[in-house]
Amino acid sequence: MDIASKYSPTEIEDKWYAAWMEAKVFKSTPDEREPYTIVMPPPNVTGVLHMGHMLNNTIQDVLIRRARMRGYNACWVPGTDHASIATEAKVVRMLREQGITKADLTRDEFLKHAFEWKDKYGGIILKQLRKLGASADWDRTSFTMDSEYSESVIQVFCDLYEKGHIYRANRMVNWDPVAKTALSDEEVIYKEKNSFLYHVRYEIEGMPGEYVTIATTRPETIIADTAIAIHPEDERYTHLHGRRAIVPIVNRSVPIIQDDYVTMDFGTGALKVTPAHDVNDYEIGQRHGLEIIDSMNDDGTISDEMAVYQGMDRFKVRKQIAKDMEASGHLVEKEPYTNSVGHSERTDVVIESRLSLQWWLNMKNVSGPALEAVENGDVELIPGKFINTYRHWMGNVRDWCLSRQLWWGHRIPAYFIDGSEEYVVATSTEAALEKAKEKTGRTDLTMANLSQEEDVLDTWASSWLWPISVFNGLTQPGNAEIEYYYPTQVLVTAPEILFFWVARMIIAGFEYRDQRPFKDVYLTGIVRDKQRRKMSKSLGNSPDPLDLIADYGADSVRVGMLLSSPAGNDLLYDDALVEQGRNFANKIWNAFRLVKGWEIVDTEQQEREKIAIKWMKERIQEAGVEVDDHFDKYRLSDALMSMYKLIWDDFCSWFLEMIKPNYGDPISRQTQEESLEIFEELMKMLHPFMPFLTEELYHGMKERAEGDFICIAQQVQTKGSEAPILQEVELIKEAITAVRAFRAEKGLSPKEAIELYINSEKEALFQHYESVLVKFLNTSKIEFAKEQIDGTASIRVQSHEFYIPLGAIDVEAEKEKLYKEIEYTEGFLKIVLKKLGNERFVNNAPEAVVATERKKQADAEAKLEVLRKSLAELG
RNA sequence: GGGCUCUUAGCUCAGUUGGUUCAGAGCACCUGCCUUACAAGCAGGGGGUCACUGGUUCGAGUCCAGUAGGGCCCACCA
Repeated sequence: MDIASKYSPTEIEDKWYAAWMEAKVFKSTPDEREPYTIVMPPPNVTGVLHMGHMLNNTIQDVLIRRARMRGYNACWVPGTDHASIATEAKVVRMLREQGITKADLTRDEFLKHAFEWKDKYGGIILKQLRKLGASADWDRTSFTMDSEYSESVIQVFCDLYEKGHIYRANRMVNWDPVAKTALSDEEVIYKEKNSFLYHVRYEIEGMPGEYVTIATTRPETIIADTAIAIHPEDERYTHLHGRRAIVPIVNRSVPIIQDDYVTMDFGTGALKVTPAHDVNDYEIGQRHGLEIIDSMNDDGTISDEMAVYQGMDRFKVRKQIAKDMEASGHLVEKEPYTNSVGHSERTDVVIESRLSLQWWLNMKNVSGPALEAVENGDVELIPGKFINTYRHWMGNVRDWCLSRQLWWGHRIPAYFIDGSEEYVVATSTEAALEKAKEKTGRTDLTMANLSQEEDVLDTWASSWLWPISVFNGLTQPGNAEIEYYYPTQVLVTAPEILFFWVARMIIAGFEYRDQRPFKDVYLTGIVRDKQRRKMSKSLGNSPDPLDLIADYGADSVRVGMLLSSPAGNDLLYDDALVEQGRNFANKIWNAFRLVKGWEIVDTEQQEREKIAIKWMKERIQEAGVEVDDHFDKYRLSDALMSMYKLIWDDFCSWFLEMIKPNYGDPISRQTQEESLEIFEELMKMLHPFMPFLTEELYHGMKERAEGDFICIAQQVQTKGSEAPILQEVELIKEAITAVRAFRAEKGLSPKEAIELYINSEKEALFQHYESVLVKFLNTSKIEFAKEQIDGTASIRVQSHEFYIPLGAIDVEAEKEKLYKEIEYTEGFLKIVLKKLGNERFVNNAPEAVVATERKKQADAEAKLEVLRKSLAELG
């Protein structure tokens, strides 16, 4: 047989993925088996695969493949999110490049462009996931703007409105002046920025030459000031009570008010109040009935209504007004200052607080069961530390701004009557008309009297239904699929969207199914580079996942990602990890070459072959339960590492070496067959991690029936093992290692045969494993002895001694070694004796602990005796 | 500012209820080997005051308090 000495993944991966698709092995339909369902967090429809997706989807694929091989009906539902603001921003940019501005288009024209874009680029990411080996049921691919999905989103909006949870209100919102839309609190990212604290003096009306000085980071909003606020108990300003001040530049007279919101020891203790442009100022304004002057347009430029700076950008105005006020003598000081400034998550532009009319969901009304579910473990967060964060957020949850001033998304199903502020909410225009007639008592109303709300819903107001709507659980309640697949098993996602998405899915789950949407939530870490920087396009520190797969193979990349990513911990990506994965793949590949390359002969099995097979089978039992345990706790890195060591160390380094015939010799048919069975079992255990390589080898081992794939083969449930052979072989391995170390130390070539004498109370045991010792140690003779033979060096393993003849022994060096060991053992014994001499220890510690200490004492004393005897023999 | 969390080998991390020689793993490193499965490999080896200080206990990497330094979340300071 001719097999290349290096594993080359590319063709093999394409071949098997195509075969799996052809055979529809990932397809799931409800049946009598227990379901294991995962809904894939839908990436943005126009997104491209990045390292975060790789980690996320690798984890999901490992879990789903394992479930599939353990008797579950595994169903992994893929799909994409319409991602309203992100996608709309992309489409706007694309149109601008074509010389088209959004403002010139009608809503319908814009949507036409958007859908064309979506059809062209949408879903690329899902195709990329196949390269990774993702075993999703692609026939189930969903999109949050599919017609039935959209129906469910509208249905839910109407229902929540009917229940009184949704309201429309004029409130301060986070405004994105580039996307020209409101954002939810969660979409605002605060960043530390170096700026200035401007100290500005306002003249007191009727007291020429008297000033009050305020401090602000946003001088451009001065033109919209409608008051100065001071603390009622601030003695510095008592003389200003009841006075008015003149706003610089615009010369407006505004009241000086007292409010205990003001912090006396910040800045100057006097605060300018701009109710239209700051949340806190707005609240002060409400308390004092202040005028609200909105000085800005929706794009962050100064409104034409204002007397100055019309049409100028807010940041230009900041510089200009500072200059102007310096010229007019109002600017007292410009102090460097660091503060945190809100930025739009999507466009990264500085957020403007702005008063506007939006749709809100009362979160307190609906979030109760979702908080409780996580508190009582009905929904389990992994790692558990996120429970605290979750509890804190849910306990202080604020109302959710649902509306976005965009076109790409689900249009809010509210209909205004005759252009007034009076409206009805309904799932269809027909239903809306009926409601409108009812509400107004006017039977003559027609569609022409109704105009639908222009705003669309926040993306998360559709994706929060994902686990339900991918099974049409809202539009067709009680259908077979939703009843079978829901609730799902586990959600794998990033902690950064715990509130955006996870919490809201739990809320929706209880509101609409009265059930959790998933049992477990596995929160992955963030993929960072070696310097712990987050991987990002702008830093250019993120490798292209597809290039990685092309260079190393998907299996290697999967292993690389999983090797260092315990749940909740960041993954510090390094090519070295993927190289380790590749090396592992190659190791397995070569083990396969070895086993398949032997010449076969029909002879009796040799003793060492029998031992090897028996031992390896027990090892698999033992390691299998360890792997199961890791999986139960979602410790995927540990599970993989257990497999890595089982294959590399136990299977390759010990098992294969034990059965390997001497060069040129054939192997017994039975041994080869049994080795292949063991190999196959290992490949099944490994398959969820390395699907392609294991599939290839599964078919390389023997002819398989059509439709027989390892990915749908069933793993044997391991039961653990405490067979004596495990401990016995451990002892033999220890002895072999000790002798090898001795040879290495003495510079003895492995080619040079040695004689070996064993002095042990367990002669029978060593006799039984003699063939193994011979195989590993290249011995010309093995005999038993009762005491050290002249002219030999001795090696101790536990209570057993091995003597190896040497031409010339360095007596002094041997003595030195013995001294050191005696010294160490004496020290050890001293500590043990001290413990045992302590009455309180003997009286208080559990018997078992005391017993082990006594055993330690006995062992150490026995060992010392042997060591001293050896020393004496050396003279 | 409030809450949570972390600090163990050069790096990334395990270490379950305090108790076996408990101080571990993988990688990296060092030494020797191109031994016909694999140099993407084999064999062997070195390496840690468990952040610091104190306490509880017969016994602390593990429990408690404080200190120092990271990280995360929330609120947000004009």
